[in-house]
Amino acid sequence: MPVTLKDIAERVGKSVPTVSRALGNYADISPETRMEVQRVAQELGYEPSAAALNLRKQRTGAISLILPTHAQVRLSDPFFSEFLSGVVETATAQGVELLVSANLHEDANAAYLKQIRSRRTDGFIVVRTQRRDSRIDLLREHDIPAVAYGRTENPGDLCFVDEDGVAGIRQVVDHLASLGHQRIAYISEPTFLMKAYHRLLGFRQGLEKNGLQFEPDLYVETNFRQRSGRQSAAHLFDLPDPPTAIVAANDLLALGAMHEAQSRNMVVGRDVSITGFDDIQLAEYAHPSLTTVHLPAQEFGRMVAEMLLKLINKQTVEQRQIIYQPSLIVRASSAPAPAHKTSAPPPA
Amino acid sequence: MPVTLKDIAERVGKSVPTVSRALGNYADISPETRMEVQRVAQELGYEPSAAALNLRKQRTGAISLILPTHAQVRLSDPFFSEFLSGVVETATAQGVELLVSANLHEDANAAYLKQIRSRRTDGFIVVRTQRRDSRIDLLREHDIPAVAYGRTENPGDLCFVDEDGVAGIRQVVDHLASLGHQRIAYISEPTFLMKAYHRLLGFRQGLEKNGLQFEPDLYVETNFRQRSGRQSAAHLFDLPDPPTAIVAANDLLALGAMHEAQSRNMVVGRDVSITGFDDIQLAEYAHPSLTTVHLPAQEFGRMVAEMLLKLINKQTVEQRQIIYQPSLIVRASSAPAPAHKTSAPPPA
DNA sequence: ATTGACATCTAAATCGATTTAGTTTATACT
DNA sequence: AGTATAAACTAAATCGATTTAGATGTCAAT
Repeated sequence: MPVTLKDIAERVGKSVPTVSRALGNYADISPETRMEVQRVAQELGYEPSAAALNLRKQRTGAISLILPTHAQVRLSDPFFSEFLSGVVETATAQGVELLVSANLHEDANAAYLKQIRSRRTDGFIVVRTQRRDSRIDLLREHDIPAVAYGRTENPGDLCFVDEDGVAGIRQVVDHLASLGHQRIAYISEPTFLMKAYHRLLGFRQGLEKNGLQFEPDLYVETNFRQRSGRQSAAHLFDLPDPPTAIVAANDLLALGAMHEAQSRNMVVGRDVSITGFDDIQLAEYAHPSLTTVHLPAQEFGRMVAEMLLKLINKQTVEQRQIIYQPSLIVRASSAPAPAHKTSAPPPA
Repeated sequence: MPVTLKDIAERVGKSVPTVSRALGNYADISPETRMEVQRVAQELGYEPSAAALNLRKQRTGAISLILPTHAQVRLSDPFFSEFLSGVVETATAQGVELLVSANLHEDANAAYLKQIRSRRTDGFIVVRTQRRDSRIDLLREHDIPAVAYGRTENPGDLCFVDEDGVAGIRQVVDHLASLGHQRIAYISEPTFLMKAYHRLLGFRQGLEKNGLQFEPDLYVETNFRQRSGRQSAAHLFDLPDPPTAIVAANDLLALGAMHEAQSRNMVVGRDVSITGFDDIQLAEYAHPSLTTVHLPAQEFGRMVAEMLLKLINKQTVEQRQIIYQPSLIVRASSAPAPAHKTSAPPPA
């Protein structure tokens, strides 16, 4: 049986409120009583009932993260699980629980609404923001503390942590262009997602800056997984005039594309250059190692969690909107464009 | 402001208990009242307060999973995050929350004890079981429902889901032996972990069965990560008489070992064979694709969660101990032993 | 008219804490 | 002696549900 204040009260011969106040170090408790109560509490291994506290304080001591199910998002995405580990660590370090659930409904907001109404959580971490994200509207309506990983185009001053995806991909394109690539393909994540939209934007800006044209043929929009990366790459390689470089919107897509190239006996980093985004742990260990844009996933998780906890505790959040400037990591999967393959310009 | 029973009671002009009973479909409520109450509840978007329910019912509607911190276990382990996604899905589908936290204390049991005492959870999922696991003892002492992923050597009939690691690695060794390998190295996870112990056991049994000797030189015990796999492989390749095959206790170690081999310009699947265990998503997409032992990680997560929920709901658990028989997936990273490298037997 | 049976409903207790508003006792001050 | 003040404690209310034990009213049977 768990230990309650009543148990302690009986043991020390005082009332329940006295015990409560003694444990709370209130001034109107005599030193002797305080000591005795604390000693007994320790001895019995007293820990306050979370449920009673929640009810009384209207505070759950928990934050919530609901996994979106749209577009085959999976917890097992290596980037996301790094992010999550940052969240978990921070929450635990601050004595707060993390509720993780999935949204199995069609309605993306059903899970949120249920948690809000049943008052299970003190705040939300929103991941995979969409350009127009109804979850944000819902949370704002109910005035629930929330921090997003990723921006939205919703009105209002959302708290978020994000990376500058536009700048990230622009660096990739600069890099490839400087290696002489002219036919650069892009494999995109679904662009209703804010970050996919930014990355695509970066790609187009990068092309333009380097005097290259955006060619619809060299653009594929798909989802997140390796399999999709592979299929998209297959499509690109089958074009009459295939690209010499493929920019993938994330590392998993890039690894899938690499796999396809290799299964065609192409040497990645010689016959074709392939780049990713995120710099997941496996990017460095891929063969060849993957040129990508580094994001501190775990750190993002920490930052988001910390911001949310401040919001909940009504502390001032000095920076409500953080945009991280990522940097390019050049590894072996990108190399100069093969000379013989260059399609248009050389007057040969 | 959240909606309470009181709000509904005022609206329909009945008492709080009546509303409660109407929503609970009790028989002593007139059909008209029942209908009216349910209509109003629907209209106001009533959802019972989780805290009030917890307190009254002594049930939290949540299960808990505490990440162990020993031996650099990380949430971001791809196998583990697949497992976790199975847990999350099952919990959510059954209307139960999942609490995820980390154990940041030195004392592995501190986090458990705190959750038990504060009655935050209805039960635990225990991962990364150790041969002798004090967490299991603690949970048994407190009589808290718990299901482990992995066995222990603790006394008592623990509920668990596990794979037959011994049989899994034996298949790997059989496979390599049949390819002519005689110098087979093993990179182990820390063997205080039950599963690492089983896999090592399988390795030794496999050697014996194939008439090979266990050579301490060809054995490295390390932790879980790619980096360790790489370092261990470096050590093995630097031996005067290096192995022709490396069996890694998991896929990440194998990918690290592959990376080291490749950085020495060895061709994996020709100059050396390397195998993994777990069959994480990336194993298939590695280059060369990785020979490994398949485990249905997500399915394990589902099974564990389902078993735990049955335990909590006092339903009969038909199978309290499940040991899955894994099977070998042969891919490109394993191949016949290079003829010239064979060390002892050929009478050349 | 009285009794019993039934249908509906509600007062009060409960879960385990905290907080508000007192109460009691001792001490100090005039 | 009478009053004010402070110290140390507690009764009662509260958070939002559920449950137990009754209360009330209606109707039928005697």
